[in-house]
Amino acid sequence: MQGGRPGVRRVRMIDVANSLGLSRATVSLVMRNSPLVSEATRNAVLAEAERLGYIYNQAAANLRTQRNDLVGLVMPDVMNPFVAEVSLGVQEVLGEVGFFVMIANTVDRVGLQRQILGSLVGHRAAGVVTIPALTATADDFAGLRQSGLPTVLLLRRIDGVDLPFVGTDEAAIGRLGAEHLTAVHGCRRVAYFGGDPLASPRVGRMESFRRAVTEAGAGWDAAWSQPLDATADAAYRRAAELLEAGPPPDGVLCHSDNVAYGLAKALRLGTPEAAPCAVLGIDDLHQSAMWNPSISSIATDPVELGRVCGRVLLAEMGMPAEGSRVPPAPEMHARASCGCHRATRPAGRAG
Amino acid sequence: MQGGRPGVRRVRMIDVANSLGLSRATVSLVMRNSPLVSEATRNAVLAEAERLGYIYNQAAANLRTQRNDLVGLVMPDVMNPFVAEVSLGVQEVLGEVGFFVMIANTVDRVGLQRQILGSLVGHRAAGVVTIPALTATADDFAGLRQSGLPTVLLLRRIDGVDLPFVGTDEAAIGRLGAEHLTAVHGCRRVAYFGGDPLASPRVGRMESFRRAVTEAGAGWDAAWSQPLDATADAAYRRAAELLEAGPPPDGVLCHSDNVAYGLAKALRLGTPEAAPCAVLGIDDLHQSAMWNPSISSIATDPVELGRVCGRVLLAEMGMPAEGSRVPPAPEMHARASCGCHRATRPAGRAG
DNA sequence: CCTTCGGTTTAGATCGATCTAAGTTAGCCC
DNA sequence: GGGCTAACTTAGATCGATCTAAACCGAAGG
Repeated sequence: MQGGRPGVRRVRMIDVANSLGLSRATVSLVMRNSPLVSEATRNAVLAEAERLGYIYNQAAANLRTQRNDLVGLVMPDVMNPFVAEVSLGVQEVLGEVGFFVMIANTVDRVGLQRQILGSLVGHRAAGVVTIPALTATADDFAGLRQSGLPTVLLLRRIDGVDLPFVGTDEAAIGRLGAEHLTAVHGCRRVAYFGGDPLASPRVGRMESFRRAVTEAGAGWDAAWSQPLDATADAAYRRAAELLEAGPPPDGVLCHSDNVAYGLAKALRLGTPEAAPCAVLGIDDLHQSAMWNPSISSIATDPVELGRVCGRVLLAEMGMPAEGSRVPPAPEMHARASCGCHRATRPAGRAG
Repeated sequence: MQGGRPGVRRVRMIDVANSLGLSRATVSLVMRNSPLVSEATRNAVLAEAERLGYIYNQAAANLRTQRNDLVGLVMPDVMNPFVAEVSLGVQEVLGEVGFFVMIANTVDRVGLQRQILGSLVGHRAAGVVTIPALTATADDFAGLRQSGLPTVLLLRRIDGVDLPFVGTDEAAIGRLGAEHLTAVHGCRRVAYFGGDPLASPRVGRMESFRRAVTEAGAGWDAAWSQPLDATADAAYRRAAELLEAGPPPDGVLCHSDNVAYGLAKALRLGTPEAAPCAVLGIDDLHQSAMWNPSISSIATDPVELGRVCGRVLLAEMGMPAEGSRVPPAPEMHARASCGCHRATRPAGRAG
């Protein structure tokens, strides 16, 4: 709630108009590229505006027109490469039709999220795409709902909030992972490793994974399937701890590639060559192919996911939106960490 | 340039006022928590506002007060974890004094950057922090300069633009890298690997690195020091290519950790055990410690860098800013990739 | 009883744009 | 010359708030 420049008086439309003996309305028409003004006037106005250093005040225009071109993308973690890439898709679709997408970072704190959403409502933004903070509840979205601000929930569901939702196909991810581990690698005992218990994707994925894996006759390792922060570091420490206690399951679906990185490091640390463990990540970050061993991962095209999200928001705003509104299907990208490809020269297999 | 809700008529301050037989001014005072209104009126107003579903219009207020709480953080790549973390620091410092920081993504395209900066000026933002797009020139900032919008340049310098600048200490980074490779590891032939030729940090780092390394009596490998996209993939391909042609230098300072990842993968691929190569990254991303081999890296605390940047912007806006306005000094974080620590069990040394 | 005073409240102008409906031209045709 | 049209241009209200300066009001003071 600060700002504003000191110094010389700002120049307004009326200054340009007076300076030319025209009315504000005419200058306004020029600024908006209306075909109603003659070429001569248009040029004169543009030249004079330039000369006076006039800067169009979009904020004032927005107030009058009751319109806004700002769309807020509210997310808990800009550092997560997956969501960062999703933002590209959102921006692509919305930018195309003239919206201005800006990202606000909640750092996964509900208080901050609340404040940001409130600010967006107060500024009369055109729309909001949000990945809710982990501990968010329906209450946190009550204000949003009431304000009528077009909103799309991304990636994380919230109980009791019936806003449109766009996310990855968790059931398919679980099934893909299960099938790959059991059918391709013949795993006999598996786990779902990592992920915050509050994260809605975890629930869906783990459930379908566990069902599919059980149907395939594999055992479930409950100890390895406890929830956990979705960071590489937390995964590393937990895995190291569990490895002390005994051999790992022979197949693990990790909550994210980040988690897989931590697990891969722990496995490298001390697993006897005799107990190989097939590791699968989720998200397929760019780096996963660079990793040693390269990380097998279940990918959902993040940019396309973002585009879908953008289109759903457009629809929500009552605008035409061409293209699919169904999130892309996940795909298995098999590499070395599950044992599909040999690891590169000097290092051994994944586990 | 769209948006606006359909449905019932919006409720304004005057509606709340009329409904209570008060004036707009009084309601306005309540909304701004002025001590001028009596407790009784305040409560009545708040209750009535709640009842009518009134939502304060910050945009209208901003127009009248000529103030704004929006600060734009304009960056070329939200997916880069280093800059993402810098944004945390900026947000921390500015959020503390009531500013609302939002991030806009230029995807390193000057056209888009121009458009975004223009939009920020047009919306009368309170200030801007920007990491210029790679190909940006002074022209791209002419409008910004003229508008008087308080601006800070982050990480990348632009010739001919005298806006305040905050960035890492490139000379120190070059020196640290040189010293580590020559004095600690006794490297005899080194290179600076990767980085776009247009990126201003590359120039500063490489220059000081080369000077220090030459003074220490080590040779310079020009072929390995050619510029290159700062991605892991580009680094991998280039390194693989160069390795075909002959042995690598025995010490390499990489433009970033991402570049180091690519190089590490290439080295794993085919280096004969006989030709070890010490690899150093820059930025020390969180993942670098997880890598195999763990990546040695020269770190500048990104969050603190962001804080410094926020403080410089505050000063630029004529506001008090407590705390340092000098970027933190870089530090060497030695791990396995340069040979400082043994790599973890199964794999061999870095190269 | 009138004045003064501090605590509240308010009318009217204002921020910088857009919109509506009406006004001004010039040109053309009969 | 008058009427009509097409092409521009404009005055005044408006968006939803804040600001200034003045008004109101009950109590205390003279």
